[in-house]
Amino acid sequence: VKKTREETLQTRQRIIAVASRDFREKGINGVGVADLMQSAGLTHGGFYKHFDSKDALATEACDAALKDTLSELKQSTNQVDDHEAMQALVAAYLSRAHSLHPEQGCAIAALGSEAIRSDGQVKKTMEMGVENLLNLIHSQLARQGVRDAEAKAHGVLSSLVGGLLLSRIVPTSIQSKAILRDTKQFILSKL
Amino acid sequence: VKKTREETLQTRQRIIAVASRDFREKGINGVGVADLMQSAGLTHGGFYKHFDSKDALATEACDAALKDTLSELKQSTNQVDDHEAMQALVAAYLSRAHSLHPEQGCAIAALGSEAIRSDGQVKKTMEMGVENLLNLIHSQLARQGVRDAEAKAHGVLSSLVGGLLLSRIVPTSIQSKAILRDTKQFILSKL
DNA sequence: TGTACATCAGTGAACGCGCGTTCACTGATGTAC
DNA sequence: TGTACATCAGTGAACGCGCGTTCACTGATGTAC
Repeated sequence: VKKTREETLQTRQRIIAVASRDFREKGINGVGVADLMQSAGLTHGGFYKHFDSKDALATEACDAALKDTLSELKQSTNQVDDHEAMQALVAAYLSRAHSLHPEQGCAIAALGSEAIRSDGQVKKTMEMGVENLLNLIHSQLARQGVRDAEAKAHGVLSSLVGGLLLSRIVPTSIQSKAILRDTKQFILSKL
Repeated sequence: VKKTREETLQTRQRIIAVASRDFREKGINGVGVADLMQSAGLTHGGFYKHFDSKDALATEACDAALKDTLSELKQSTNQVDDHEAMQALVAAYLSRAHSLHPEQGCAIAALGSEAIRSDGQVKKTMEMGVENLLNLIHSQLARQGVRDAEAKAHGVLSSLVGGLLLSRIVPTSIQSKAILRDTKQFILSKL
């Protein structure tokens, strides 16, 4: 059943969107091609009409996820004055919503340890994601006149990623919220 | 070929040691029972004489890994004066060696995102590991007279885990070292 | 514009492989007398 | 202490299942005239 060129493109985008969400939620190894295709309203056989392999999809899905996160963080800084921008970014990243919804959040926190081991395009994509986030934070700090902005950006991103990860590991919501709150405060103190 | 009680115990410990290392290196999903048994010098069939399931082993392996890390960090603080203890702990955690050797390092950084999704004993073990590390950092900060030691401990551990993770993702050793150095500096400047 | 043919998105069965787990068996250890 | 039996760590084949991938087929779309 051949489809319109536009329909085909939409289907492809739909698969990527589903994968981007499900991979972050359950890990790349935790979701099968058949699962993804079913979630996208298709059968598994057609998968390879859109992607060369599961790994190729994983690459695109990670890329999409990282770009989403980057643009959301950018947006959070654009809505406030420069001197509040970093505060807004940190609050957005270390929000309770972000902690509760890995499937919509930062791929570095959701797939970081998996990405370290993967050895191909997925790894490269993650590297680029880290670099882009560092650049965003760096330029934002520089704009606010923070000294040693590049070095500080390293510290900020480390704290963000680690804080989000820990807030998801810890068993109670009390502890989770405390980690988010305290890590936010930690980052923003004496920037 | 039945073995001595002592030999049996040693074999069991050997399997845990191998698993603890290999799981951290390749992820729990990335290593098979047969692989582990071979690394331990055995055939796969005997595995279930020692453990109920792969998951049961994963739990013990994570527990062992976390305890190792905790005691190593404790040791790093014991070798210096109180006022240098936190600096020593941070330097030990964010060392180049730790970044290069996940298989011997902190299980939270190595298996964090996998642990968040696992739903049984492994998750519980990781929770306990986080709590123990937080307690260590907290008590150390308190001993040094740092104010809001518990809140600061949250920030410190977030930065440690995130910094280590990022240092492993980034592609060049230059960038990796920069992240380690800057995150160390970032943490210590906030205390 | 209409027609005939080639293309190709999607289907569903099937393949091949790896992995966690089970099982019958072996033979040295531990135990009961 | 010595002997007979039960236990059980370890072996290697086998099972069952899931998963990534392939393939023959379908029928609507796109294209060439």
